[in-house]
Amino acid sequence: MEITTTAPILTKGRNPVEPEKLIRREPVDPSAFKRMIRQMGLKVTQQRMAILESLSAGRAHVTAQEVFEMVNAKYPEIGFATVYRFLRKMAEQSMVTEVRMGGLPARYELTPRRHHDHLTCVQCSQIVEFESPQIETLQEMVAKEHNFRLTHHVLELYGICPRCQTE
Amino acid sequence: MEITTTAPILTKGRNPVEPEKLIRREPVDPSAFKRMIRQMGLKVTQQRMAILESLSAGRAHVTAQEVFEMVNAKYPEIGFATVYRFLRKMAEQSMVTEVRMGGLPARYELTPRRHHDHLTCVQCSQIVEFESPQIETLQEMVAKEHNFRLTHHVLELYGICPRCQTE
DNA sequence: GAGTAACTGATAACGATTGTCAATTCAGTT
DNA sequence: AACTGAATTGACAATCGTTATCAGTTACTC
Repeated sequence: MEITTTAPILTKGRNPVEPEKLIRREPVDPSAFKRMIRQMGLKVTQQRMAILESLSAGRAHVTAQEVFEMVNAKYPEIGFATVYRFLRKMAEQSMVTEVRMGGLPARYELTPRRHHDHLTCVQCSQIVEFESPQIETLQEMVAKEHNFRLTHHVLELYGICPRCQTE
Repeated sequence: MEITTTAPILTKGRNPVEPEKLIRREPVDPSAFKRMIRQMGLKVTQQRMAILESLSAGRAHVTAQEVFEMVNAKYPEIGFATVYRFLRKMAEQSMVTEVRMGGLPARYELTPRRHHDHLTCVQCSQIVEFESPQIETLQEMVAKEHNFRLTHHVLELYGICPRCQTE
């Protein structure tokens, strides 16, 4: 593979922004990405840097395909297998969080500092994040009751968002 | 329907069996199945009767493939497309409940009278059912806060079961 | 019992994801 | 800076679970 030809890999442009789901993560400098990758015990490659770049710049809850397209727009030489592989590796190490809704393709987000769950509109797919420490606590209690050691959980609420209700 | 002579294509599924998750549903007589099917606005066919029969006799949380294999053992003429189609139709009408864990094949159970969620062992796949009205209530509150009209939810807890912890 | 729409089985097609493998690149070592 | 082994890559094939297609069959209304 070759990413030779042009300029530094990190040409700092801006990415198209979705109307409502705005960028909401703090800017991350390249050395932070490198640290992340090394922390996972992996080699720092240009493709992985590019993937992290796109992932952190774009909106949250993207599919692997969407990540691939973002990356591919900037670096057409990068193949989708690389994107899938890296996402999987990161998911294994909890560097990204995988959210699966029904039979739809998995969506990923860089694991947020604060844990949260999702409230999804079944009509327009809008995703609202929420936190409920009370629910978390109850979950722990349920696990304890059955003598399970809890590793993680999936809580997805589905409904109709305010806007879709009026239509 | 015609009894063909050719052997059916059996794509052998090899999912781990839950040793302790035994039959736990009350016996259902055929006329009840017929009623169920008619209630969905569908025609009563031998295949659908066979599928319901297997579904209610076997253990809970089975994959479509497993349902197919159960049905197929008794009625080799029934194709898997029929099983998938009927399961989907029943899921649409909430006659069966679909549970998806990670990227694994969907698992089905006849919709239980009482709503419950699942606690799954990440090592041996054992599934424990639990109810938590308190969590349900909190979910309603979260939805209300965001002005969503809740349609359903997915709550899956993952952990390590007591037995796997000792190993 | 006839008519018709619903249903069926076989098979092809599908989309998401994973495996394969030769070629390339990274990251330590001279 | 060049050397080297192992990790990584891109292209593509393969696999998975699931769905669509379609000609032939069946259940239900009259």
